[in-house]
Amino acid sequence: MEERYEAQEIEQKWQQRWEMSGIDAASDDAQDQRPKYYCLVMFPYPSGNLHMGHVRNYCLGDAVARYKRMQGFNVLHPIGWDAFGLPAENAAIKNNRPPAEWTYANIDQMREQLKRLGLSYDWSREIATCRPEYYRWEQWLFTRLMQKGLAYQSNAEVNWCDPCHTVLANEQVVDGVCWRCDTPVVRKNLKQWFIKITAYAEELLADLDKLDGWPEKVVGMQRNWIGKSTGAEVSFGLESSDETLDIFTTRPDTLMGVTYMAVAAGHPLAKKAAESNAELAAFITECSKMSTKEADVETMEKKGMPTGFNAVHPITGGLVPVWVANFVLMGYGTGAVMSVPAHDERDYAFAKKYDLPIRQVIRPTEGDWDIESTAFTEQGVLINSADFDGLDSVTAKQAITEHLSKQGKGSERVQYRLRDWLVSRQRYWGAPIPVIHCEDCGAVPVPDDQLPVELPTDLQPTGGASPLSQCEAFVHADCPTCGKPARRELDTFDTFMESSWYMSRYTSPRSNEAMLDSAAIERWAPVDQYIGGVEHAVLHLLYARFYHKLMRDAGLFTSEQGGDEPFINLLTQGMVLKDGSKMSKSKGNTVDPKAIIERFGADTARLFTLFAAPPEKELEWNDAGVEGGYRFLKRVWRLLEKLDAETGGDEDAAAVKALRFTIHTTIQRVTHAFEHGFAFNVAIAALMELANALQDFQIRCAVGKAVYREGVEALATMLAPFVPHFACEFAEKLGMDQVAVVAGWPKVDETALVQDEITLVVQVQGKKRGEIILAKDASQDDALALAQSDASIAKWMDGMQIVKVVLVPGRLLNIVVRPA
RNA sequence: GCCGGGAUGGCGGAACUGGUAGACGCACAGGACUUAAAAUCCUGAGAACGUAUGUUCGUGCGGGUUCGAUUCCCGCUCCCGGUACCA
Repeated sequence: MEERYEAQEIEQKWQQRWEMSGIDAASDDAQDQRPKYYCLVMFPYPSGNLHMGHVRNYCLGDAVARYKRMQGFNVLHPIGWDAFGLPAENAAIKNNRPPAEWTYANIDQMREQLKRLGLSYDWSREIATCRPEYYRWEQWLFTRLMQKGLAYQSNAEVNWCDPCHTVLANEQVVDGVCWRCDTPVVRKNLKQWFIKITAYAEELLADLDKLDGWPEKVVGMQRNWIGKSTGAEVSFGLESSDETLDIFTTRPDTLMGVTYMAVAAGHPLAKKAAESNAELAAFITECSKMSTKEADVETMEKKGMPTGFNAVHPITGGLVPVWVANFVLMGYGTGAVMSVPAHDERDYAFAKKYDLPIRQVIRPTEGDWDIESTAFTEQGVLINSADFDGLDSVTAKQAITEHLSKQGKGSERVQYRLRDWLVSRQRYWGAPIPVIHCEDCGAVPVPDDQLPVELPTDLQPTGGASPLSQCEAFVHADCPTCGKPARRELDTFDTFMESSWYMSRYTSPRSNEAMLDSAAIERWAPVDQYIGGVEHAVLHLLYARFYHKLMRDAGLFTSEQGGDEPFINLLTQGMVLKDGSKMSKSKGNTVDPKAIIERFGADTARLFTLFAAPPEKELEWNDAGVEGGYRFLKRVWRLLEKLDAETGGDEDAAAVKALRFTIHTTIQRVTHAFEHGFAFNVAIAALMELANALQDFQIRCAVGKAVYREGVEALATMLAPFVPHFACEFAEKLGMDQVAVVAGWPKVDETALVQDEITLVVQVQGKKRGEIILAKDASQDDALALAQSDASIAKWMDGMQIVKVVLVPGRLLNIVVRPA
């Protein structure tokens, strides 16, 4: 009788051994002949406590990393800390301690929690983004971008939260209020720092086609986010004025149907009109308060007011009124649109509401259209369009654009929805923006020899303005250009800056010579498998793609060395739910990983999170299910007992062969799961089936015992990526070479898959009527004869004539009959 | 609105490329062991009818293709995620 399965003891033992052996470190040895594999999980924000979402993420990554090591790859599997950010400042205010202290303490705590899970990270590469050795390179790159004109300062209308005293990114505004303090967000015009992601819009869009290892969903989301549309820019004149009113349209073919113009409330023309029109001024103020969020926007009533100005049609010279409309956005295109009610739903509704004319200029290619009842928004053939009559929409777009172009009144234009990345934050706990403001020289980048601009770590935030403004030692600096006393930039970077390049930094985490070591990039980049939550589908993953290209173009590596994209394959894991909803403190439905580990051990926690659902789907937490996982491990443990079985009995060739068949189909199935889509739930189910088969197997003879041993050894090995401590201990008890468990993966023995006899399902008229057992190479006629000799099958063919017989080798026989 | 994904037992989920629907697990029921409990083991189970061999129905709904459809095609319903009044 073997001793019980003692998870805590075993896990401690193996974690110590792994740490001593350094087995999880990635090798930078140029002599290492193994192919590389870079497996990355999204690094955590050090909130202090690991939650189930982290556990799921890291168990997935660890399974992949361990499997690849077993397959003979040199695996890079690093971890670190996304350590700047607001929660540290809020905690600092609450506890009256500097955020650095809180952050580093949390990192220590979370590192222990990760280690307790037995994750096979290369801890020698651990990074924390709040360390100057890290963010100095971000500052360095930023100054390069400034020189190239890719980083710039500009006035912009931004979301501002008063209590938090900072601008907010769009995604931090939820239904018009600040995500953190629920205060309504104000839109303010502020001078902010931007990085010109729009300059890379085309490449970011085009390279999406290369990402076939990404979920289509994420690619689609990014494509929409970039939002490319092609059309024309058209310059309308203004009555009795030299000025023009420029608009962008995707439908230049409908130009002759324009009956009015609409401008955004923030448009200069609207402002000008409001000067002499109090009613209009009030309307504009109302518009500026309106929500930018889609939910409200969807239901919002379309409203407008005439400005009193008239625009001059660029072709006909006719006059059309200019309106201010709440649905026109200043931030997209030119903040003004031409309105063609006959061919646009929104313009149609607006025209009906304000009784503006509707002029049809496109008709369907076939049939008629009643423009009195609805707009015709499809492409078609031009009518009422003078010289352009009879052209189809596609041709007309070109013809009209060309015509305008010749007169200097328009041109082809590509418009993106993507806007430049606002990277400045009025916060303390972030990487300082490396700029010195000089009265004479303006905004001057900090020279390389003065980098990093270190963030003082001993300041105490109070919730109002950044404490940096009170820190004289930080604020005062001499202008690098003219030497006169100047002031440092007080804003810090958006924390998405740090997370945009950490995957590259892991390849040479201690480099003090350069942001990246190009040789290390060549060795490791790009990431072969990236795993993380789908909530980062657009922002983080778009910024990281962008940053990768920026670093490439800054000469840190070439396309050949580092690729044009940072992540080849992406797995977006689903959320962990409890009682049907996301775990949260306020709902009181959280499950603490620590409690699970203490009760059942890390292996059970790992097993359950991988088994309960396919990785990309949501995982419903189920305490009973966790116990089921624990039971499974205990059951496997007891398989050891049977190794002492007596072997004096008769040989049972059929049972032995059947067991070998199960062993090798299991190897096939589990390997397949790792190579295609990481369906670990299915892989683990297959291992459970193998365990069940081993449990049911009666050892009688020496051959049986040998095959049984083959089975438990294969089981031990294949369990290793999922429940590594258990697998190692189990393998040790089996007397296996440990190398086999960390560096070997079982191979399928094709001969074990060959069966002499097969079971064939017999269908009559496509309905299952029985099964027959016959030799694997039996002919269709043999099979048919055997089926007909089976009374329970034959009765379905009584008085019938066989019309057709379909044999699917190894699977089924379908007999098609009809009344004789 | 648009884009993407989905709907399979009481539950989580399986099902290669069109070939036995419901693997594996959870929960449940019955039994064994035990003074008892825990632990463990065995057995059962999609639904309906039937004592039973069994028969019929069954993968959101309605059609179609096929010897055969959870799988492919057409038309819907509902759910989830994303999102842009995009000019």
